Amino acid sequence: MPELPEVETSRRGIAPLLTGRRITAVCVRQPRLRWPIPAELSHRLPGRRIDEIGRRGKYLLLGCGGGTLILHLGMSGSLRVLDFSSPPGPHDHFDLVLDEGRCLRLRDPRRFGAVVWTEQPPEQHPLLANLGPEPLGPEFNAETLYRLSRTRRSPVKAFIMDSSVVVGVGNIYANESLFMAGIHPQRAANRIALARYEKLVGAIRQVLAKAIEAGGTTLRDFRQEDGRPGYFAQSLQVYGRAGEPCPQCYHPLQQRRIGQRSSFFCTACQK
DNA sequence: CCGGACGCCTGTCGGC
DNA sequence: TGCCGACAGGCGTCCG
Repeated sequence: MPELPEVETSRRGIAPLLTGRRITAVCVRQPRLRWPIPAELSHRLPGRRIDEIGRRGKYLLLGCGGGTLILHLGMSGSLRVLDFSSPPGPHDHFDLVLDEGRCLRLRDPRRFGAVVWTEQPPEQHPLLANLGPEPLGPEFNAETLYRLSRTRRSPVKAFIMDSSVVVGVGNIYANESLFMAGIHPQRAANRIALARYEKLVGAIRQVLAKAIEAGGTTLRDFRQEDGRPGYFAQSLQVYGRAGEPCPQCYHPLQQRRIGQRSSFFCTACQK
Protein backbone atom coordinates (compact mmCIF):
# COMPACT_ATOMS: atom_id res chain seq x y z
CA MET A 1 0.00 0.00 0.00
CA PRO A 2 0.37 3.21 0.45
CA GLU A 3 2.93 3.58 3.15
CA LEU A 4 3.34 6.81 5.07
CA PRO A 5 4.62 8.92 2.15
CA GLU A 6 1.70 7.94 -0.04
CA VAL A 7 -0.82 8.63 2.71
CA GLU A 8 0.82 11.98 3.47
CA THR A 9 0.82 12.80 -0.25
CA SER A 10 -2.90 12.03 -0.33
CA ARG A 11 -3.48 14.15 2.77
CA ARG A 12 -1.67 17.13 1.30
CA GLY A 13 -3.50 16.73 -1.97
CA ILE A 14 -7.02 16.51 -0.60
CA ALA A 15 -6.67 18.92 2.34
CA PRO A 16 -7.01 22.21 0.41
CA LEU A 17 -9.91 20.79 -1.62
CA LEU A 18 -11.84 19.39 1.34
CA THR A 19 -11.17 21.65 4.30
CA GLY A 20 -14.20 23.80 5.05
CA ARG A 21 -16.42 21.93 2.59
CA ARG A 22 -19.80 20.60 3.66
CA ILE A 23 -20.70 16.92 3.27
CA THR A 24 -23.99 16.55 1.43
CA ALA A 25 -24.21 12.78 0.99
CA VAL A 26 -22.41 9.48 1.12
CA CYS A 27 -22.32 7.03 -1.78
CA VAL A 28 -21.37 3.43 -1.02
CA ARG A 29 -21.07 1.14 -4.05
CA GLN A 30 -19.28 -1.72 -2.28
CA PRO A 31 -19.47 -1.76 1.51
CA ARG A 32 -17.30 -4.84 1.97
CA LEU A 33 -13.82 -3.48 2.64
CA ARG A 34 -11.52 -4.58 5.50
CA TRP A 35 -14.57 -4.08 7.65
CA PRO A 36 -18.04 -3.22 6.34
CA ILE A 37 -18.50 0.48 5.74
CA PRO A 38 -20.99 1.43 8.48
CA ALA A 39 -24.50 2.01 7.17
CA GLU A 40 -24.95 4.78 9.72
CA LEU A 41 -22.63 7.04 7.70
CA SER A 42 -25.46 7.99 5.38
CA HIS A 43 -27.33 9.71 8.19
CA ARG A 44 -24.38 10.66 10.41
CA LEU A 45 -22.32 12.58 7.86
CA PRO A 46 -24.55 14.77 5.67
CA GLY A 47 -24.63 18.33 6.92
CA ARG A 48 -21.27 18.14 8.65
CA ARG A 49 -18.38 20.43 7.77
CA ILE A 50 -14.92 18.99 7.20
CA ASP A 51 -12.77 20.95 9.62
CA GLU A 52 -9.37 19.41 9.13
CA ILE A 53 -7.53 16.57 7.44
CA GLY A 54 -5.03 14.84 9.69
CA ARG A 55 -2.91 11.73 9.53
CA ARG A 56 -1.73 9.23 12.11
CA GLY A 57 0.60 6.61 10.70
CA LYS A 58 -1.12 5.32 7.59
CA TYR A 59 -4.55 6.44 8.75
CA LEU A 60 -6.17 9.56 7.31
CA LEU A 61 -8.37 11.46 9.73
CA LEU A 62 -11.17 13.67 8.45
CA GLY A 63 -12.30 15.74 11.39
CA CYS A 64 -15.95 16.64 10.96
CA GLY A 65 -17.46 18.54 13.88
CA GLY A 66 -17.73 16.10 16.78
CA GLY A 67 -16.61 13.03 14.88
CA THR A 68 -13.81 11.70 12.75
CA LEU A 69 -13.92 9.68 9.57
CA ILE A 70 -10.91 7.35 9.61
CA LEU A 71 -9.70 6.19 6.20
CA HIS A 72 -7.10 3.52 5.48
CA LEU A 73 -5.88 2.74 1.98
CA GLY A 74 -4.88 -0.87 2.60
CA MET A 75 -2.61 -2.33 -0.09
CA SER A 76 -4.15 -0.78 -3.18
CA GLY A 77 -6.25 2.21 -2.14
CA SER A 78 -6.11 5.70 -3.56
CA LEU A 79 -8.17 8.86 -3.24
CA ARG A 80 -9.25 11.35 -5.85
CA VAL A 81 -11.22 14.54 -5.71
CA LEU A 82 -13.45 14.94 -8.74
CA ASP A 83 -16.93 15.80 -9.93
CA PHE A 84 -19.51 13.48 -8.42
CA SER A 85 -20.95 13.13 -11.92
CA SER A 86 -17.79 11.55 -13.32
CA PRO A 87 -18.45 7.85 -13.95
CA PRO A 88 -17.01 5.57 -11.27
CA GLY A 89 -14.67 2.75 -12.15
CA PRO A 90 -15.27 -0.84 -11.05
CA HIS A 91 -13.22 -0.41 -7.86
CA ASP A 92 -14.52 3.01 -6.84
CA HIS A 93 -16.26 1.80 -3.70
CA PHE A 94 -16.96 4.94 -1.72
CA ASP A 95 -17.71 8.62 -2.36
CA LEU A 96 -17.92 11.38 0.18
CA VAL A 97 -20.13 13.83 -1.68
CA LEU A 98 -19.40 17.49 -1.06
CA ASP A 99 -21.16 20.75 -1.76
CA GLU A 100 -20.45 22.31 -5.17
CA GLY A 101 -20.85 18.93 -6.90
CA ARG A 102 -17.51 17.42 -6.07
CA CYS A 103 -16.61 14.30 -4.15
CA LEU A 104 -13.78 12.46 -2.47
CA ARG A 105 -13.66 9.06 -4.19
CA LEU A 106 -11.98 5.98 -2.74
CA ARG A 107 -10.67 3.41 -5.20
CA ASP A 108 -9.38 0.14 -3.78
CA PRO A 109 -9.14 -2.93 -6.04
CA ARG A 110 -8.06 -5.33 -3.29
CA ARG A 111 -10.46 -3.95 -0.67
CA PHE A 112 -8.02 -4.13 2.23
CA GLY A 113 -8.76 -0.49 2.98
CA ALA A 114 -11.20 0.80 5.57
CA VAL A 115 -13.72 3.53 6.25
CA VAL A 116 -14.44 3.88 9.97
CA TRP A 117 -16.47 6.46 11.88
CA THR A 118 -15.75 7.45 15.46
CA GLU A 119 -17.14 10.12 17.74
CA GLN A 120 -14.37 9.64 20.28
CA PRO A 121 -11.07 11.46 20.04
CA PRO A 122 -9.46 9.49 17.18
CA GLU A 123 -6.29 8.76 19.14
CA GLN A 124 -8.44 6.74 21.56
CA HIS A 125 -9.92 4.57 18.84
CA PRO A 126 -8.67 0.96 19.12
CA LEU A 127 -7.09 1.17 15.66
CA LEU A 128 -4.93 4.12 16.73
CA ALA A 129 -4.54 3.64 20.47
CA ASN A 130 -1.44 1.44 20.36
CA LEU A 131 0.49 3.12 17.59
CA GLY A 132 4.12 4.05 18.07
CA PRO A 133 5.62 7.48 17.34
CA GLU A 134 5.53 9.30 14.02
CA PRO A 135 8.84 8.69 12.24
CA LEU A 136 9.17 12.35 11.25
CA GLY A 137 8.32 13.61 14.74
CA PRO A 138 10.57 14.31 17.71
CA GLU A 139 9.49 11.25 19.71
CA PHE A 140 11.09 8.90 17.21
CA ASN A 141 14.71 8.62 18.25
CA ALA A 142 17.50 6.09 18.52
CA GLU A 143 17.40 5.80 22.31
CA THR A 144 13.75 4.74 22.32
CA LEU A 145 14.23 2.40 19.40
CA TYR A 146 17.29 0.85 21.03
CA ARG A 147 15.53 0.37 24.36
CA LEU A 148 12.50 -1.27 22.71
CA SER A 149 14.74 -3.53 20.66
CA ARG A 150 16.50 -5.16 23.60
CA THR A 151 13.79 -7.82 24.03
CA ARG A 152 13.20 -8.35 20.32
CA ARG A 153 14.96 -11.24 18.67
CA SER A 154 13.07 -10.95 15.38
CA PRO A 155 14.72 -9.47 12.29
CA VAL A 156 15.22 -5.71 12.46
CA LYS A 157 13.17 -5.35 9.31
CA ALA A 158 10.10 -6.81 11.04
CA PHE A 159 10.89 -4.67 14.07
CA ILE A 160 10.77 -1.36 12.19
CA MET A 161 7.64 -2.47 10.33
CA ASP A 162 5.85 -3.05 13.65
CA SER A 163 3.41 -0.15 14.00
CA SER A 164 3.69 -0.19 17.78
CA VAL A 165 7.42 0.57 17.40
CA VAL A 166 7.13 3.28 14.76
CA VAL A 167 4.28 4.00 12.35
CA GLY A 168 4.28 4.28 8.60
CA VAL A 169 7.29 2.18 7.63
CA GLY A 170 6.05 -0.44 5.18
CA ASN A 171 7.88 -2.96 3.06
CA ILE A 172 9.32 -0.59 0.45
CA TYR A 173 10.72 1.98 2.86
CA ALA A 174 11.93 -0.60 5.37
CA ASN A 175 14.08 -2.11 2.62
CA GLU A 176 15.32 1.29 1.48
CA SER A 177 16.09 2.55 5.00
CA LEU A 178 18.03 -0.55 5.98
CA PHE A 179 20.09 -0.28 2.82
CA MET A 180 20.86 3.36 3.50
CA ALA A 181 21.84 2.51 7.09
CA GLY A 182 24.00 -0.44 6.02
CA ILE A 183 22.08 -2.91 8.19
CA HIS A 184 21.20 -6.41 7.04
CA PRO A 185 17.40 -6.79 7.20
CA GLN A 186 17.64 -10.17 8.87
CA ARG A 187 19.88 -9.08 11.75
CA ALA A 188 18.14 -9.62 15.09
CA ALA A 189 16.86 -6.31 16.46
CA ASN A 190 18.50 -6.95 19.84
CA ARG A 191 21.90 -7.44 18.23
CA ILE A 192 22.22 -3.91 16.88
CA ALA A 193 24.14 -1.24 18.77
CA LEU A 194 22.82 2.20 19.67
CA ALA A 195 25.09 3.91 17.15
CA ARG A 196 23.62 1.84 14.34
CA TYR A 197 20.09 2.73 15.48
CA GLU A 198 21.16 6.38 15.27
CA LYS A 199 22.01 5.78 11.66
CA LEU A 200 18.79 3.85 11.04
CA VAL A 201 16.61 6.59 12.50
CA GLY A 202 18.31 9.10 10.22
CA ALA A 203 17.85 6.84 7.22
CA ILE A 204 14.15 6.27 7.89
CA ARG A 205 13.58 10.01 8.27
CA GLN A 206 15.46 10.82 5.11
CA VAL A 207 13.87 8.12 2.95
CA LEU A 208 10.35 9.04 4.05
CA ALA A 209 10.93 12.77 3.64
CA LYS A 210 12.35 12.36 0.14
CA ALA A 211 9.51 10.06 -0.84
CA ILE A 212 6.95 12.62 0.35
CA GLU A 213 8.71 15.30 -1.72
CA ALA A 214 8.38 13.03 -4.77
CA GLY A 215 4.67 12.44 -4.19
CA GLY A 216 5.17 8.86 -3.01
CA THR A 217 5.92 5.64 -4.86
CA THR A 218 3.60 4.30 -7.55
CA LEU A 219 4.12 0.62 -8.32
CA ARG A 220 0.70 0.01 -9.86
CA ASP A 221 -2.32 1.37 -8.02
CA PHE A 222 -1.28 4.42 -6.10
CA ARG A 223 -2.33 7.83 -7.47
CA GLN A 224 -2.15 11.34 -6.14
CA GLU A 225 -5.51 13.06 -5.69
CA ASP A 226 -5.31 14.54 -9.19
CA GLY A 227 -4.56 11.18 -10.80
CA ARG A 228 -0.80 11.64 -11.22
CA PRO A 229 1.44 8.83 -10.01
CA GLY A 230 4.09 9.32 -7.32
CA TYR A 231 7.61 9.65 -8.67
CA PHE A 232 9.73 8.02 -5.97
CA ALA A 233 9.87 4.63 -7.74
CA GLN A 234 12.76 5.92 -9.83
CA SER A 235 14.68 6.73 -6.64
CA LEU A 236 14.36 3.27 -5.11
CA GLN A 237 17.84 1.86 -4.48
CA VAL A 238 17.04 -1.78 -3.72
CA TYR A 239 13.29 -2.49 -3.63
CA GLY A 240 12.30 -4.63 -6.62
CA ARG A 241 15.87 -4.70 -7.92
CA ALA A 242 16.98 -8.29 -7.26
CA GLY A 243 19.89 -9.22 -9.48
CA GLU A 244 20.73 -5.65 -10.39
CA PRO A 245 24.07 -4.22 -9.26
CA CYS A 246 24.14 -2.56 -5.85
CA PRO A 247 24.20 1.22 -6.34
CA GLN A 248 27.12 1.42 -3.86
CA CYS A 249 29.38 -1.51 -4.67
CA TYR A 250 27.94 -3.19 -7.78
CA HIS A 251 27.49 -6.61 -6.15
CA PRO A 252 24.21 -8.13 -7.36
CA LEU A 253 21.33 -7.32 -5.01
CA GLN A 254 19.74 -10.23 -3.19
CA GLN A 255 16.07 -11.03 -2.59
CA ARG A 256 14.80 -13.15 0.28
CA ARG A 257 11.57 -13.53 2.22
CA ILE A 258 11.81 -12.22 5.75
CA GLY A 259 8.68 -12.47 7.86
CA GLN A 260 6.49 -13.23 4.84
CA ARG A 261 7.65 -10.10 3.01
CA SER A 262 10.02 -9.75 0.08
CA SER A 263 13.29 -8.23 1.16
CA PHE A 264 15.98 -6.71 -1.01
CA PHE A 265 19.51 -5.99 0.16
CA CYS A 266 23.21 -6.05 -0.61
CA THR A 267 25.21 -8.67 1.28
CA ALA A 268 28.39 -6.62 0.87
CA CYS A 269 27.03 -3.27 2.11
CA GLN A 270 24.58 -4.51 4.75
CA LYS A 271 25.83 -6.40 7.80
C1' DC B 1 4.91 -10.53 26.10
C1' DC B 2 6.75 -12.24 21.75
C1' DG B 3 6.81 -14.28 17.20
C1' DG B 4 5.03 -16.53 13.38
C1' DA B 5 1.23 -17.90 10.32
C1' DC B 6 -3.11 -16.88 8.28
C1' DG B 7 -6.71 -14.60 5.92
C1' DC B 8 -8.91 -10.94 3.66
C1' DC B 9 -9.34 -9.49 -2.00
C1' DT B 10 -8.24 -8.61 -7.05
C1' DG B 11 -4.95 -8.20 -10.65
C1' DT B 12 -0.76 -9.42 -12.94
C1' DC B 13 2.97 -12.06 -14.36
C1' DG B 14 5.93 -16.04 -15.34
C1' DG B 15 6.24 -20.78 -16.39
C1' DC B 16 4.60 -24.76 -18.57
C1' DT C 1 -3.08 -19.30 -26.29
C1' DG C 2 -4.65 -20.91 -21.78
C1' DC C 3 -4.28 -22.31 -17.22
C1' DC C 4 -2.30 -22.20 -12.52
C1' DG C 5 0.36 -20.80 -8.87
C1' DA C 6 2.96 -17.18 -6.84
C1' DC C 7 3.10 -12.76 -5.51
C1' DA C 8 1.83 -7.68 -4.60
C1' DG C 9 2.47 -1.30 -1.00
C1' DG C 10 -1.18 -3.87 5.22
C1' DC C 11 -2.60 -5.43 9.35
C1' DG C 12 -5.90 -7.54 12.75
C1' DT C 13 -6.35 -11.94 14.76
C1' DC C 14 -5.20 -16.32 16.43
C1' DC C 15 -2.24 -19.75 18.32
C1' DG C 16 1.86 -21.72 20.53
